[in-house]
Amino acid sequence: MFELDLRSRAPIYEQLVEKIKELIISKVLKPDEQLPAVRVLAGELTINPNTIQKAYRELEHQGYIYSIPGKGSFIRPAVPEDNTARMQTLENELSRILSEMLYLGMPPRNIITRIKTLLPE
Amino acid sequence: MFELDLRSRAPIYEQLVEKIKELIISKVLKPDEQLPAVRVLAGELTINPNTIQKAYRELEHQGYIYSIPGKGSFIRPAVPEDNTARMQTLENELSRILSEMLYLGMPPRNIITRIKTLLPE
DNA sequence: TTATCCGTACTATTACATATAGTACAATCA
DNA sequence: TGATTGTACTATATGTAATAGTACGGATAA
Repeated sequence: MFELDLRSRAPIYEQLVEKIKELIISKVLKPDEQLPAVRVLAGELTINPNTIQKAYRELEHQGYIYSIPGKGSFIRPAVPEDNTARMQTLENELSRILSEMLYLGMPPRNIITRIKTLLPE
Repeated sequence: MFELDLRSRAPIYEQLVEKIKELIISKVLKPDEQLPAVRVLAGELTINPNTIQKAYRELEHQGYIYSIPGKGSFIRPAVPEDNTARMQTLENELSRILSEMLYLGMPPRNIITRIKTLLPE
């Protein structure tokens, strides 16, 4: 279900958080769908259950999943309540990326064109 | 000259790399301009010279500055030669950010409009 | 030449985050 | 009940970050 790069400098739990977020955002994982149990996923990926739990805890804290003891962990249907802070962070990252693309010599028109291919409609 | 967040989870040398890159990209630091000596900057920021050197080494490796023993460290005038790898990384980050903005409910037209305000012309 | 400043390269040490291993407990459900 | 779930906790090993200190060669001005 997930692929990890154990040689990466990025922590395993952080890679897991990003991977799962991508699957939620791209709607591969659907609302209220159950995630693998921490012990199961740990077995599949041959890593420690504590590492999985740390990733799930982080995802729950960020509002992407919810966990119920005795039942399991599930995709949170609704978007996290307060988006403003997260959206501001994204805009800052976006600004930084665009600045660097310009610095590296990519023409503004090409940037716009490239972005439109990444958006619907 | 620089501001650091010692309480941040991000390593000091990494914060330094990002700060200086921003100053280069935004052209606050101009080509061939001399950066503070490792010992001087370490003194100003009250951190260890080794940490500054690690940041400078990374910036040189990424092609943003060049260092000459006995003279100093300077802003590299030209853009790093091979941009393709860096550009690919930026496009991947961009794609991820756009996906998340969409997921959080920002309309595509608003995204385009917002981006155009961040680009020249 | 000498003194000084520059980047650079080491070693050693401390502190912290990551990841693992193991145990335990309460809630859920067949 | 028994099995599975999330959760919490301790302990340990490992790697990275950061510090402290020392040292060397190149560049430059006195």
